[in-house]
Amino acid sequence: MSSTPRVRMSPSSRREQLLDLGVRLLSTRSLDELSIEMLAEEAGISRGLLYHYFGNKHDFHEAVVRRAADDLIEQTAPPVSGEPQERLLASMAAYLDYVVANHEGYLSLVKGAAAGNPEIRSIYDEARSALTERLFNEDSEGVILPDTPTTRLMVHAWSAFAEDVALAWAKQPDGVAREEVLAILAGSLPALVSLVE
Amino acid sequence: MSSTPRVRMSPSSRREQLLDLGVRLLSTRSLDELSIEMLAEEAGISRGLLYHYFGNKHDFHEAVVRRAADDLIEQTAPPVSGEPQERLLASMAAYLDYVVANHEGYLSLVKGAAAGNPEIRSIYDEARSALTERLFNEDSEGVILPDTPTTRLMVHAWSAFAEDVALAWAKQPDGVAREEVLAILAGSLPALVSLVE
DNA sequence: GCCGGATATTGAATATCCGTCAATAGTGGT
DNA sequence: ACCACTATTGACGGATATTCAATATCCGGC
Repeated sequence: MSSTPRVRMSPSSRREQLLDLGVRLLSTRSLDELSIEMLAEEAGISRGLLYHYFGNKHDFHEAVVRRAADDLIEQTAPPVSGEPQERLLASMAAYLDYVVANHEGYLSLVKGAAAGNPEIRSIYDEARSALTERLFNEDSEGVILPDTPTTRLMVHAWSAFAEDVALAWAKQPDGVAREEVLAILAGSLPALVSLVE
Repeated sequence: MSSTPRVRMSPSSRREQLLDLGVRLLSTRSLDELSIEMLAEEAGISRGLLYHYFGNKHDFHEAVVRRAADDLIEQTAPPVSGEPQERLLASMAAYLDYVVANHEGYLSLVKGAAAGNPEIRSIYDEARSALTERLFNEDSEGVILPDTPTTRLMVHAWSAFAEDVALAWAKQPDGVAREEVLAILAGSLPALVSLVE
């Protein structure tokens, strides 16, 4: 067909392009609907080039998910100093903003992780715990929660709750104000933890 | 090899066998790792027969997920009459028991839904809302919650919370007593809703 | 018992996608 | 303008999805 002559790019920007495209496509398709063929076609390259950059389909998927996870961690980890409650609120605000602004990328992360592959799932888990780990009293920092099996269980489940809230609101903001969502996100953790203390 | 001569079954029981097998296999594999070839081999039939019963791979996946969802709805919907709080507790107890006993099947449902396909995802969503829908004051029944966008958002996210709690505890019950888990499951909803009332 | 039609089941043929590799063509330096 | 380096291609081989005409099995009537 109208095959563009051939575009030669630097490895880094080519890699960047492919990862970006993968994240974008993964938000509207499921993992197994995202074929190498379609990706190559969409990127305007041959299939072979994709295998040059990423060993195989699975490795490419893993790279895409890691990409989305890194974006999330980077953009939502403001090491706010201040009162624990304020830091939690600021953290959730950054999280909510990210999910709203980067809806597609976050869906890629969630959907990719869902595909069940252990390695990919662990990327997702680590990204999510990066958002909550500082809530425990590891060193001297923001002392909020005791580190017990029960609170671990609660906090992990709470992050599932927060994710659902953020995703649902990002998709359908009608009828609920942003302030209300923030109040839910920041208030839910103390409310839940107080159940078992 | 030792190909069994050929077994002829009634359509309904054959269908049943294939769906059961699909649900079982899906608990150890992810969706795209569950090939038609393996399924046919495991069931002792030809690939062609699978296409006779389910049009294609995707439709088969959909049927398997729907199967798992129906199991869940059926086994956890005891129309308990009594106080709202008691009904909620009984409901969550049934839910927790189901997840623990039917760990594999429930994982099939979650993982299947995770694969991202819209139709399959909606099956999962409907199953989950079937567990919570009776909490709203639709007719005269268990009047607990007002039906507003905010509470809808909260309840939906709460079911994600409950799912995470149940799955995590089913996988790793160490350190947390069953009673405690039940208290969390049943107590979390009122605690969350009180945030916005 | 045994035939004969209905249909559950098969197996081979085709299409589509993954993954490989030697050949090709931009690009930057001299 | 050439050359070396390497990003990129296109054609090939294998695996898996999907189709369909042919076959084997069951069940009712005689």
